Amino acid sequence: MKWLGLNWDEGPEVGGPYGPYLQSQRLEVYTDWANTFLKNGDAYNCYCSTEELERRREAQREANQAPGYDGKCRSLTSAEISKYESEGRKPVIRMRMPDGETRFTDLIRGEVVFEHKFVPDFVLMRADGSPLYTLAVAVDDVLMKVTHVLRGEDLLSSTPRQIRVYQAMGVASSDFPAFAHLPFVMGTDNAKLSKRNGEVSIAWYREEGFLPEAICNYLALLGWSPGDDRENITMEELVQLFTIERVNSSPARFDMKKLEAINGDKIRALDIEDFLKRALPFLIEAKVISGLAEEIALVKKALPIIQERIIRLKEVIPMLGFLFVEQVEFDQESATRIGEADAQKVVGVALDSLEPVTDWNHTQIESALRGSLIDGLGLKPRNAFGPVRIAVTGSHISPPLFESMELLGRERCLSRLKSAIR
RNA sequence: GGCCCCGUCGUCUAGUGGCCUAGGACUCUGGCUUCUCAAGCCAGCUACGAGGGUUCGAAUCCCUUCGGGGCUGCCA
Repeated sequence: MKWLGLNWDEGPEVGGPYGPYLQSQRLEVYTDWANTFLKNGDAYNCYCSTEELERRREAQREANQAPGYDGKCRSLTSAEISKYESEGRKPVIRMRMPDGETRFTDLIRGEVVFEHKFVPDFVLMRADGSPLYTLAVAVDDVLMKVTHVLRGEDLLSSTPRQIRVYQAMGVASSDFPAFAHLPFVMGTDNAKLSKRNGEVSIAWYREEGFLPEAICNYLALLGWSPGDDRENITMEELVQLFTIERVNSSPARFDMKKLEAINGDKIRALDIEDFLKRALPFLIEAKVISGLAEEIALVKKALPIIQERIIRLKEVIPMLGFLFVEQVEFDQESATRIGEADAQKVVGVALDSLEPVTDWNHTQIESALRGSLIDGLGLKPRNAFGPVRIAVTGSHISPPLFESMELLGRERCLSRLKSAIR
């Protein structure tokens, strides 16, 4: 979250007036409230064993009834209780759902109603005395004065239980937090995005070279839109423009292509200093450079010519690699091409025309090559510069040739042309 | 099974009764430009799940239906 630029202004690490913020440090609070509910009759001890519950649920299913706690222990006599106790049973604390219904307004779905006959009594405390999520979140909401509960739509149906706890705590409905249940982000195969489905580890995105602001921008657009046609949105604008009300209620599908498009846009929008700062770790990590000042200076000069050519930061590695190797290695296709007779001839002529060039800049290089290859040999630019590109950069795909040659330097260019000739 | 949520181009979306013969973006296809690859520019393909209503008029309101998803735990 920090890497994404997402911060919280209250909670673990930063503190705040309603701590402690770690659930493990609040166990006593939950226990106290559970006991209060017990005392007030909002909750009761349930002695049913897991096996018994399982059996009854199964029976309900077979009878085609809604499975759920049947309320067996709702009103136990003291005789029954002591019987269970003498058997050594440890009770869980279960919340009593009264008759009626729970009605609330979800900020993005509107009014939602749940009839309580479909909301069985639920467990607040395990037999070992540890609290359940349902208890803990609700208690924390109230005690920490939470104003908005924004979460995945899978929690929608647990909201009545949460509200039940608020009520048992004596909170007026006007003081309940506002609820908004966000739609899921699905993978391309129509299943909820998860560990087994798609690249969900945020570390993967960082290693690939996605910019945090690009990810935030893209994610914001999944299920939300500013209302007009703008899509390239900065973090600041996002904070400014975002409203829960404009969040869509339907699930969205994750689209890597769109993320890449946005990432490319964000990369192109970087100023060189910033671009350099972000690209360097990739080059160092890949051992393209070791981090020397002169290497960094060369990278900085090279960045402008590759900025609009990469989608992910990681691509600076193959793009700039040719600048930092003693000798280029040809990939298969390039090796084949450079070996052809025509190509060999081109390289030879190029070398001859380049040798007299002493003022080694891309303008001079270009005019020398155009003079010898285009005018001299009558070649099409494509056929003329292709072999030179391969000889110099090692690949038929590279940054702009003349600029690349300028950056590489005269000596290295000439020697690479020489060694390309068989 | 029951309850709940959701349903506009392939994808993300705009759209809240007439401005919609449905707009934008990404993808895809074709073209221009061009030293490769990109970027940029232009053009094109493609959508209101279906069926009924309501209305002078519906993507927008109502009903039904189909489809997708979630929940149905001493998980969160």
